[in-house]
Amino acid sequence: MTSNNRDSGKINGYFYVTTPIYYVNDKPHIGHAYSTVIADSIARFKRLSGYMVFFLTGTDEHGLKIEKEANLRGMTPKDLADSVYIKFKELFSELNISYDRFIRTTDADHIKTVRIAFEKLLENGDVYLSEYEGWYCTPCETFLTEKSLIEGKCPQCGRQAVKVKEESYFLKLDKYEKKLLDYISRNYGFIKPDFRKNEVLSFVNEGLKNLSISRTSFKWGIPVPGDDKHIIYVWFDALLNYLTGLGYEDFIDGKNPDFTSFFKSANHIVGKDILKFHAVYWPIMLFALGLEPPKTIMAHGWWLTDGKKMSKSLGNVVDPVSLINKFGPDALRYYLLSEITLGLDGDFNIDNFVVRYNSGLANDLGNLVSRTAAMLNKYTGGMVPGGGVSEDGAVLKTAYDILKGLNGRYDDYDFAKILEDIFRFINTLNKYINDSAPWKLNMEDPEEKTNLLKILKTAAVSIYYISYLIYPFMPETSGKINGILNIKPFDSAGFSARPEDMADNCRKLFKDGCRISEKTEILFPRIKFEE
RNA sequence: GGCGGUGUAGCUCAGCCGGUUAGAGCAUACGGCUCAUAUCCGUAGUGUCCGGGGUUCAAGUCCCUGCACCGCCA
Repeated sequence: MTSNNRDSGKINGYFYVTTPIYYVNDKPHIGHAYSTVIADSIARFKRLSGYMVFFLTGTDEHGLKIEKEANLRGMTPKDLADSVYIKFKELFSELNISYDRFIRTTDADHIKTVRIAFEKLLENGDVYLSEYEGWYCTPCETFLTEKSLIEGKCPQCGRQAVKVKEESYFLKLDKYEKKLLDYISRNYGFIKPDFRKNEVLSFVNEGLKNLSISRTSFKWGIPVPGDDKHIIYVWFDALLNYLTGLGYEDFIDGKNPDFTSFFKSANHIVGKDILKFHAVYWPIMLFALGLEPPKTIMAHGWWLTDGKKMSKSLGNVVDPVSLINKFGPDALRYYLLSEITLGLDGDFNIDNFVVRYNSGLANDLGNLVSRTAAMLNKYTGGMVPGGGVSEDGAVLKTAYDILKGLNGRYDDYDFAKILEDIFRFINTLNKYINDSAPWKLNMEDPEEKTNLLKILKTAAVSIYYISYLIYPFMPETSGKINGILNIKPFDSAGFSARPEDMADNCRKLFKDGCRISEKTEILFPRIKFEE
C-alpha cells in the first residue's frame, strides 16, 4: 500500500494529505467515500509526480456517543469501535484507497501523542484548569452560550440543554486570536475554497472564547495525565491524529527528520461541517505546540440524495459498497469527483449516475479504447507502430495543453475541470478517428498505409496519455488500459512521471513500437436502465 | 438580527477586468459512418441572462432596490 519515491532518486518534494478520521458510531456512507477519494486522487497524482507522499486516514473512536451506543448494544466501546472500523477499512479496500496508514484514535501511539501534547500545553500555560458554569448539550458534547439557546434547547440538535457547573481544562484561544487572523490573511490558499475563508475570518473576528477541552461526565476517552477524572475532549484528541500519523513522538525525541517537511505540506481534506475545528482550533493547538499550521484546509461540500440531506430517518443514505459491487470502484470515483465542483454540495441521483456512466465511461472512453484496440488487431496484427511513424500534431497538442495546466488544477482541487478536459480530449480523439476513417484505407497502397499507421499510432499514444490523466481518479481503469497496451501500470514500483515528463516518456516508450494484448476487455459494460 | 453568496437553455452549470449574432455537457429531433460496448461524428434548436430602476456610446457583466433560495455567525 505504502509508496513513496525516496528510493527512486527523483524526489520532487514532500506531500502530506489526510482525510477526516471517521466517527465509528455508524457504518460508512457515500460522504465518507467522497472525502477519501479526494485525498486518494491527489495522493496518487503527487506520487506519480515524484513526491514523497504520506496519506493518512482512519477512525475517531472516543467520546460519549460511542460509549452510549456501546451500552445500548450491550458491548464495550472498544468492541463497538472494532466492529465498525473494519467496515471503513473494507470500503477503502474496495475503493482502491492507497493510504499509507489507517490510524485509530485507540492506537497506543496516538494515545501517547495526545498525552504528550496535553502535558506540553499544560506546562507552557496554554492549557489551564478552571471552572465552567453554563449550558451544555450532552449529545453534542458542546458548551453553549445562554444567548444561543432556542427556548432552552440546543441550537444544533434541538434537544434540551442542561445547566452545568464543573471543573474543566481550557485551551487559550484568545491568546492566539491575532496570530491566527494574521496567518489566515497572509497565507493564500490556507483555506479552500476561498468563500469559506471569509466565513472563518468573520467568525474569528468576532472574538474567540477559550475552549473547554476536557469532560468529566463519561469515561470513554483519553484521561488527562495526572488527573484521571477528566477525559480529554474528543476534538482535541481527534485533531492530534494528524501528528500521530507522522510520528510525532519520534519527532519530539529528535528521531524523525522528515516530520517537519511533511507537516509543512499538509493538506487536510474535510467536510464543510468541520471546517471550524480545522481552521480555528487546530492551528491554535499547533501554535501552542510550537508548530506551524498545515498548508491547506480543503473544505468540500456534502452529498445530498435527490435534493435532500441524507439521514437515517429518511432512509435515503446511499451505501457506497452496493454501488461498487454493481458498477465497480472507478465508476463511483468518477461520479463523485466529476459531479461536484470544488466546495459545493452535490446531489446523488441513481438515474443520473447511470446516465453519466453510460455516456462518459461506456460510450466515450470505453468504446474509444475498444475500437482502437480492435483496429490495431485487425490492421497491424496488434502492433502499435514505432519511431518511424509520427503522430498527428494537432491531436497531441490537445493532450499537451491539458498536461500544462495540470499542476495548477490539482493545487485548486479542481478535479471536475480536469475530468472535463480529459473527456473533451476523448471526444477529440473519437472525432479524429471518425474523420480520418482508417477502415477506408488500403494497406496495399503505400501512401494510404502510412496514413493508416499514423492514425493508429496517434490513437494508441493518445490513449496512453488518457490513461495517465485518469490514473489518479480511476486507477483500476488506467491499469486495465495499460494492460491492453501491454505497458506497465502507472503505480509500478519506481515509476514516476511529472506531467512535463510525459512527452519524453512516450517517445521512449513507443520508440520500438509495442504489441498490444490480443483480447481486449470491455472497460465499462453498458448499463440497461431496467436493471 | 449581522455578514457573505447565489438566481443564465428541459436539467447541471461556464461566462475574467462591461464591448460583435449569450456558451458547454446531458436530455430531444434529424442526418452521416460502420473500426467499435446499437457505440462514434455532424446539424438543429429553444433562453424576458429573477423583477424594477439607474450609470454608460455600450450591461448577463457595474450601482441602487425588490423577490426567492443558500451558507456562516448570533
